[in-house]
Amino acid sequence: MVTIADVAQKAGVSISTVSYVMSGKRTISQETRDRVESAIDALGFSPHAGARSLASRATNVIGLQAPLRSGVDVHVIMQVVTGVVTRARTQGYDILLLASDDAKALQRAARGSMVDALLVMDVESDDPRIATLTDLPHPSVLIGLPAGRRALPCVDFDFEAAGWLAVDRLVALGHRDLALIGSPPEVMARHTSYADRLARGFLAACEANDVSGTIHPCPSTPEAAQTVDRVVSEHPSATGFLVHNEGALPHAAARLAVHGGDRFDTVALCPEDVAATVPGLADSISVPAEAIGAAATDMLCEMLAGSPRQAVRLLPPHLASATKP
Amino acid sequence: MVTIADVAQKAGVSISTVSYVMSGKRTISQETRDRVESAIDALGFSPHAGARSLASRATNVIGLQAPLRSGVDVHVIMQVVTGVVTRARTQGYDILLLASDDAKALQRAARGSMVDALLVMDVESDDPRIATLTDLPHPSVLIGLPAGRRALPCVDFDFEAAGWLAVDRLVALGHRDLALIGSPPEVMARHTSYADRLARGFLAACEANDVSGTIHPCPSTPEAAQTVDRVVSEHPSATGFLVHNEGALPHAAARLAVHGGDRFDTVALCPEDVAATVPGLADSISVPAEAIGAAATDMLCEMLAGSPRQAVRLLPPHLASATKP
DNA sequence: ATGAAAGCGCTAACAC
DNA sequence: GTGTTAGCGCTTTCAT
Repeated sequence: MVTIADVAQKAGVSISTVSYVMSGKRTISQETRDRVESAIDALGFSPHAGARSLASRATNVIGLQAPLRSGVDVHVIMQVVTGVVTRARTQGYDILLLASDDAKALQRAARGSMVDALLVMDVESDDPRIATLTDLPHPSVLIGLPAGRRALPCVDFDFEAAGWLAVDRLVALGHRDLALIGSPPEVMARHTSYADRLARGFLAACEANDVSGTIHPCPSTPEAAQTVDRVVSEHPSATGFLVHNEGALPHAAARLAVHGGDRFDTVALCPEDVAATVPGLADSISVPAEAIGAAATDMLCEMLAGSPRQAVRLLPPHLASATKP
Repeated sequence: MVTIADVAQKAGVSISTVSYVMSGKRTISQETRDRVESAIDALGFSPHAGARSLASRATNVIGLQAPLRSGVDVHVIMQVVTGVVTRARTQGYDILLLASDDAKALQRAARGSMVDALLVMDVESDDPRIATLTDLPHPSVLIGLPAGRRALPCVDFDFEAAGWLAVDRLVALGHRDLALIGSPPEVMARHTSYADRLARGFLAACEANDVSGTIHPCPSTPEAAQTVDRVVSEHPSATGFLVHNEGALPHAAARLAVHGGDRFDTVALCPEDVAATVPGLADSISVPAEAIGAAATDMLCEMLAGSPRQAVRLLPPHLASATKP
């Protein structure tokens, strides 16, 4: 193993000089800096992460708790993780992927000085992890927006605005009776934050536009087709549809095309590349999952750099390309 | 911060005793062990990971390089990662998610003693990372099976056997003319290991069963339907289909149902839960993605524990439930 | 502009 | 069965 002492010897300087060349925390003559840098390259030296964290009390690692098992919205999760990992690296941080989704895992990582900060996805309103994070001296950011007392900084997509945007778009296309094909029943029943926020925006926008709107939970499986059948038969006047359910989307879209042909328009709420694989959409509103991960990471890095903390950041929705022929 | 010295003082023992209680590397009287353990709980002590790795030259972290951006087979990747993370934790390891897919990232993690070992997904035959890994003193395992000289231990699904199994099953259902709807053209053209292995097994099994079989690259998009149209028109006698393409699967299966109705049978090769979302399959052969991740992790942990290294491990295919009504 | 040296918190000899 | 202590490789005062 190559140590800082090897580098110092090879460059003919002291250990501390090598350290300062790396950190830039004190002025070094150009000549010395050059010698040290070439010694570093020549030896292929990388400072020992453990030694560094022991001495400096910083790990340059961010702990990430992502819902790996969730069957729902795999694409979204993957993209958020990608955004986090990529942005973290550009800021000089690595990502430790936490195995379990519980508060214990957060404590273990934090107390053991494995991480400088924590990023947590999929937090629910009364989640015990919130209290744990609040008690920890480490900065943390939630990806998502739990309802209730907001004790921690959050980054999420603005689902409420997305509801408005979808309604505005469908109304502009001439529809007066709209239906939201949404998350699976169990998610709706839990009053998951994003489902609720989307519903709120959707209904408010319907009212503001003076059109009618209904909301329908939908399984993320081929049974989505049956849900569509039911919605269509119970609401024969509905012609504008918003689908927010990655698993159900292909089945729902296909079924809506069968029922409505050109009379129907469907807007999907999902990552752009998921929408691209579904034919016949009027438009899609893209969930910028990778950007969310990046934004959360940025916020965390700013906190680590000592900025005053910003409470909530919601990324706005945008209409993306349509796939309708 | 709570240190081992705090624990030692509170328990009225020496620092080393605390250390030995944690590691179990020497016999401790039950009474002392109890006192130490309650001091640990009472103080909420977790040993400083950096200090530990500095002193013991082991991090208890495994570096994982996963193809996060790949649009293809997100479910498979997520499941493999889940398998890795979960199994690693049960073995006492944490996972550092490497940001870039290049050899430099591996070197950085290894040289900086951030990890004890490396797990790399999606390696190609002439991948420069293979040489890097070989040169490193750290143990490593590939998830996948690059063609060519096999310098490193590998864990993968037995795609060749899956080809045989699919053919046997379709032949048993009475089909004499089979078609494999496979990976996207660019993947096929690269002669990606798994696509080649599946093709080899498929063709060999067709020959052994004395039935005819053809192979067709297919985009992972709704255009899969056009591919199916073309295959059906060019091979009117084909009635048994094997689909290996997560993105194309729903579209291909639907289209095959339109063309062939009950005359056709379709076997999908994908994770079990993906197959469950597609109606009308004769059977599916499940890609045990989570098990692959777990197996690779086990192999790595065995190497870390000093076992002689095992070169290649291929998990066998199994028929899973059908969704055909 | 550079060096010397005191820790950071832990493990693992080496004592007894 | 338990204690003492010399490092592990680095950062960061304190000197010069």
